[in-house]
Amino acid sequence: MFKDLDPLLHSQLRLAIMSLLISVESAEFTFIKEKTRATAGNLSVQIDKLSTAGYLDVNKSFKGKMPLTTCRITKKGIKAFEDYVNSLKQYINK
Amino acid sequence: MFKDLDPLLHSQLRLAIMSLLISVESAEFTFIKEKTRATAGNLSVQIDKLSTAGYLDVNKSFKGKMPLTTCRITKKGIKAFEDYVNSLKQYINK
DNA sequence: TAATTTGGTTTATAATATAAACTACTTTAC
DNA sequence: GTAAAGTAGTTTATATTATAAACCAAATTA
Repeated sequence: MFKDLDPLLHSQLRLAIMSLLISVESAEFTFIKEKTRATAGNLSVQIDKLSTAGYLDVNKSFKGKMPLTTCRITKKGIKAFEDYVNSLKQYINK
Repeated sequence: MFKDLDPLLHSQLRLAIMSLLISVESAEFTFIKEKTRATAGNLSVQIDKLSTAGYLDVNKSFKGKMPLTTCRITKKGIKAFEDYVNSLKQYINK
């Protein structure tokens, strides 16, 4: 009846991160932070989880002299997001 | 940008419970248990939370000599579910 | 009458989310 | 040049949540 929802995506912040990244080529940590209004600490942890799962590629470099973290959704991430959305539809389409 | 998702509904089991109840007049504990494949303990706790929030009316009676718990979604619950679905759309419609 | 089943609730534990504290710098103000 | 404030994060401690295990009370079956 109800398909399981990927627990990694069934989290407001992680879902928002994925939702942002699915429609852009890549995004900076600070951009995601602004859009999601998450604290840096929370965002750092959640990005790390998505990255560990292979849903995101995270690139750490420098913009001038300041650290710059850039995120990009992976193929696996896109697939997981799409699967999640499809599963979710069972719950919300009466 | 991203509207907050009602944390009470943003839980796989509680969402499944609400999803079931929104399309029926009422449902028995055991019916919900079968459909959601939840353990009785977990289901008991989650129904209680939804009930405490005023999203569900829970009626305890007896069918013959066995206890019978029946659940019904409230107006408040329907509103909360609809709001949740609308908020969620921001996350899943690219 | 002893085991098993039904229909739950309570409670203990594992998992998760979050904020607070911290690190490592850079920029600005004095 | 050095103190204060800002930027861009990470780490860690704590609060919240989800879940399963243990339990209870009664009924049914062997």
